[in-house]
Amino acid sequence: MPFLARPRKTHLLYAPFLFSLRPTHTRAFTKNVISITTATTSPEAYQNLGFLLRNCKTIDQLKQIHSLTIQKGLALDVSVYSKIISLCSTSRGGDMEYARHVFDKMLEPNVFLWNTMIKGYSRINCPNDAVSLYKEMLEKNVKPDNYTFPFLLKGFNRDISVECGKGIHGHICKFGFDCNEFVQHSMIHVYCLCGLINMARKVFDTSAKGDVIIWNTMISGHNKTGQFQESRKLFDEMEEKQVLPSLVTLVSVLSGCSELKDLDYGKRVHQYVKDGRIESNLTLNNSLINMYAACGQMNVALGIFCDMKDRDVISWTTIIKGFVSIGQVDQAREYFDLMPQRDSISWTAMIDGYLKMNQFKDVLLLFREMQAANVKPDGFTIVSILGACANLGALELGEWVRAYTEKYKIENDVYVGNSLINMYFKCGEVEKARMMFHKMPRKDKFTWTAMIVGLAINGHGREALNMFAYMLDALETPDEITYIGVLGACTHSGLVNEGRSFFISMTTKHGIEPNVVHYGCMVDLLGRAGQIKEAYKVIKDMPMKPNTIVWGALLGACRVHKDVEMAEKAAKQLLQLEPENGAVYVLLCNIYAACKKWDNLRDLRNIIMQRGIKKTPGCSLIEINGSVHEFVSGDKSHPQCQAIYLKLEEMTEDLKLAGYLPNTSEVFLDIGEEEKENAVNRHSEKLAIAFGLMSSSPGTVIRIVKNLRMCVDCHHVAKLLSKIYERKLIVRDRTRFHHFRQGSCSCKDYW
DNA sequence: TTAGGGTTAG
Repeated sequence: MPFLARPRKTHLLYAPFLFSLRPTHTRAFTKNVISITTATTSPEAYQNLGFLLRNCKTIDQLKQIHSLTIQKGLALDVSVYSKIISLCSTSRGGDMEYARHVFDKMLEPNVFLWNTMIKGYSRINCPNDAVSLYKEMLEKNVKPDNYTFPFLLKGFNRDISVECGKGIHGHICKFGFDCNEFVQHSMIHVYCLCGLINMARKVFDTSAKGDVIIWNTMISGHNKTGQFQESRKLFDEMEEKQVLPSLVTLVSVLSGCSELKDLDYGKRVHQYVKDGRIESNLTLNNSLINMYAACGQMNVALGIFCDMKDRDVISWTTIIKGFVSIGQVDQAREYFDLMPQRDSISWTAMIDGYLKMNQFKDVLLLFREMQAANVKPDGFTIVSILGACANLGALELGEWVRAYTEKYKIENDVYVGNSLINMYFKCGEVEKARMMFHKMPRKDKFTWTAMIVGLAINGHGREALNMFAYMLDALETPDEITYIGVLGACTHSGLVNEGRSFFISMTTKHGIEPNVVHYGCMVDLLGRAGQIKEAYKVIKDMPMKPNTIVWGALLGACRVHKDVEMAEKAAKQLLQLEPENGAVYVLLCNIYAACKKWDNLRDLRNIIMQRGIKKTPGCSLIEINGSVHEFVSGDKSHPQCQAIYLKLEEMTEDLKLAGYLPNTSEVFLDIGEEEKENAVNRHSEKLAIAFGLMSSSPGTVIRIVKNLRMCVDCHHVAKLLSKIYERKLIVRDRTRFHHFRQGSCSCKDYW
């Protein structure tokens, strides 16, 4: 600041400073500045200084006056220091370093100044500095007053609340401020921050509760910890005590209603607006839309949306989310296309809609549009995209997404990490999933569960169970889905006794009552191990009505172990639940064919024809150079169709040279043997393999995702091909992975 | 003190 070096030319150097003042102040300021520059330490100079300080509006003005007083050797009194410190601490462009500098020059700052400094640190979100200053204050025997604690606690974040919250509470009691309403309010805020909701509630319950803000804080605290019922109870209590809720109260309570999908209560809150007791604004209207949308009342939500004077991007996104939640993704898209502007949240809401409806290709298409629109994806978007990659088995794209998050420094939190683990497993990349897991700085229940499930479906049952043991060591609590993974690990590796004992311990050790899916796992476990009667007994004894998963598991076991009698029982039950389920007929046909029950097969085929039952077409996906190609059985729609069929012929020749005989035992069409061979030969996974072989360089892994179970013939062919062409083939079918290498499969032919 | 988005199975 050159003017400090040349004080005599003050009138010129101060020019920019003077221009920044409002016109009404200009004359007085000019006069006073000049009088300071000309006078010495006369009483008049001090008077002028007081005037200047009272009227200065910005930190810059203040600093200039301060430097001037130093120049002139004016001794400052406490009121001047106070003015400097409070302006630096509390104004918008404040300067805490400057405030601290001045503060440290003071011999015995009073409690007001300590408080002001603490308030300043809280305002700039430096709670650690505020706490050290508070400690310093105590060391210098300055007693805190009723302002100290609210100022101190206002700036607390979660970390420091956990670290010092309780200690500060002790001080509050010691200094006798535990009954001060403002202090109580701050305490509730801090306890809510660190999740100690019961402590917050204790403070709240002893407070006078006269002010609506304290109610709002408590309701918001309950919301943050997911205790929405408690929020509603408090709202009831407010009505009883005739405390008029504010707009904020209604927004918070509505948020709870949305979570609980409690339409009746939501309507009661809405009544406050309808009766004119609370005047609505944009936020409240958005909350109302969200509540009605969450409760599936899209017509009401749209009614409010249409009546609103102003709508923002949140209003639009809430409508989109509403349609997505009731599965009307096309309606959601209509509104999405109409939006005047979209941010990353709106894009993600729409992308997520496609993901929830299993429209994975639309997910990727919309993601490309999002990039073309120059909207930067964030962690939430990445999670959705990785979900689509996982479902499509699109490893290349998944890898690209990972590189993208690293390059653009998208927050790589536990959600993104979990999604990456899941994506790698669903693409059969076990090693990369493991690496991801070890790299994650924070792991949660979902991380462990993703590992257990992923290892299990990829055939590493033992490792999955070890992972479960580590999870318990890490004091992470398993949930019902973790146990589905654990039981699946036992099933896929044939660990029957372990499975039985886990089924018992999930209740005895973790209080998780098995649901219908867990019973399905047990039926699968026992059935695949050949204990079909025991499996049937599980179904008979289970406390709920068995569903299609349970009977389907039994039917699958009957196929593996060729148990016609039990298969018929299971199929009958399945068809009662889902008369149009083509897969059941197919499986039963497979079993009749495999057991050479030709009469039964013929009868069943007739029934299929009469009822017009359609089989779900087999469909295989393969990703080549970042594009996903889809094949159905006998597909001729691919642009490179001719070359694919040529490759298929070449493949068949090579297979026959290696001693391959087609296995048509699972073909139940009423056609000749040659046609059966033809049909088997055109299964979707064989077309995908042929395409993979011709489109990728030697030695690369071929990955395929199939919607149905692999047939015996395709499984056999894949094993042979892995040896003939020295290629690793990974096929993900409906329930598990097959890693084909050197002529054998990771499933040990047990699927 | 307030409104819109994400992870595990079948």
